[in-house]
Amino acid sequence: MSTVERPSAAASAPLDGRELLAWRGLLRAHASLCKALDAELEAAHGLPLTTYEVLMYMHDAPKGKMRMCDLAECILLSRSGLTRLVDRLQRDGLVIRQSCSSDARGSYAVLTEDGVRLLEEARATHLAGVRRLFLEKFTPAEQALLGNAWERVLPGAGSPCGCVPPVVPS
Amino acid sequence: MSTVERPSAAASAPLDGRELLAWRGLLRAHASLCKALDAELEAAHGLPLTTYEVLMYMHDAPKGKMRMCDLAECILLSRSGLTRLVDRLQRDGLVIRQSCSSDARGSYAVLTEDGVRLLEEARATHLAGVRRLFLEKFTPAEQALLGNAWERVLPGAGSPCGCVPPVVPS
DNA sequence: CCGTGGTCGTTGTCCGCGCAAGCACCGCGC
DNA sequence: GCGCGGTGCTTGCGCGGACAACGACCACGG
Repeated sequence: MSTVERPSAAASAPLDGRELLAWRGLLRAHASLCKALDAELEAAHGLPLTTYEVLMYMHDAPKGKMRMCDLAECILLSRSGLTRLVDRLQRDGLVIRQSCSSDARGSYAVLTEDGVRLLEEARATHLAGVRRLFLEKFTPAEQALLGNAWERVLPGAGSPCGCVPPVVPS
Repeated sequence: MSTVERPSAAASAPLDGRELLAWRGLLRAHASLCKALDAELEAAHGLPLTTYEVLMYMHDAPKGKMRMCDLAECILLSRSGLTRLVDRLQRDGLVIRQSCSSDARGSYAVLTEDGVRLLEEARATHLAGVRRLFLEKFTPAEQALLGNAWERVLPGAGSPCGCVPPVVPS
């Protein structure tokens, strides 16, 4: 007791060394990994990381196409941000837009053949990077612990992407 | 053997579920935490997260002042980015610039009284947020494991900030 | 049938950041 | 003393992203 255990005091007390390492480490590790992976991808295929993520989610989606809003949600981008990003991808011939037959408001972004090809090249680079810089530092058991940790932190994002549309495909 | 165990194939094989949770969880947890903490800080004190970080490092530094380049390194920002950020802080009266007596090229950013006051208010909010959204999800032992994990990932950033200048004060 | 509220995608606008270039200055060698 | 490469900070510029506003559209209820 004595000086500790008052909740308000404890809540605003400075972080101790262990807490600091856990928290700042997260920030620094994220920054370091993103920067390194982005640079790798850019150097090897002229592809920024965000672009890669878009292509990847599309490639993993049923017919290589996704609704704009789902895509935005998956890659943690605003809808407007996604609009411009897809503009760039379309300009570069990696995707095309396709209007949605069941909802005239909506659009699909669809991978082109060039998009698929570029993604498949880049995927090897990126996966190797993720493994080399991150996953390889941990045993499978530790990876599972990390995954478990994130589920505690995240609001409800248990699924890798809440956007898998349960809709009927064409 | 059969389809597995070839290193190159393994390196570019898709991530399995455990790996995916560990990796995407990191990305999503970081995004989620930063967004939430930034919103909290902005709502409570009109202070963006990056600004808070600058003020915090300065406050923790010997006389509430830090060299610009050290500061940039600490908060993971380019030097030019820091110049503008400190411009904004100076405009808002939270810091002032002070020329460095021992090196006429250099500048210190120094916390003003307003800056100290605002930081100390914001610090409670921020620390409470970090604890509530992140640290409280883990036991101390788990926090230590996380800290250990980051040290494996980070290149050489063992110290929380490599910028503590061993220089003489005044 | 016609509102009405909500959603999807796009656009205008602003902001923050990185990169490259520039300027002032340090430290060294001559 | 002078020049020379390196460093610290700032500036010009472009990019990528967020927010708010907008038009088109859906779904639902009178």
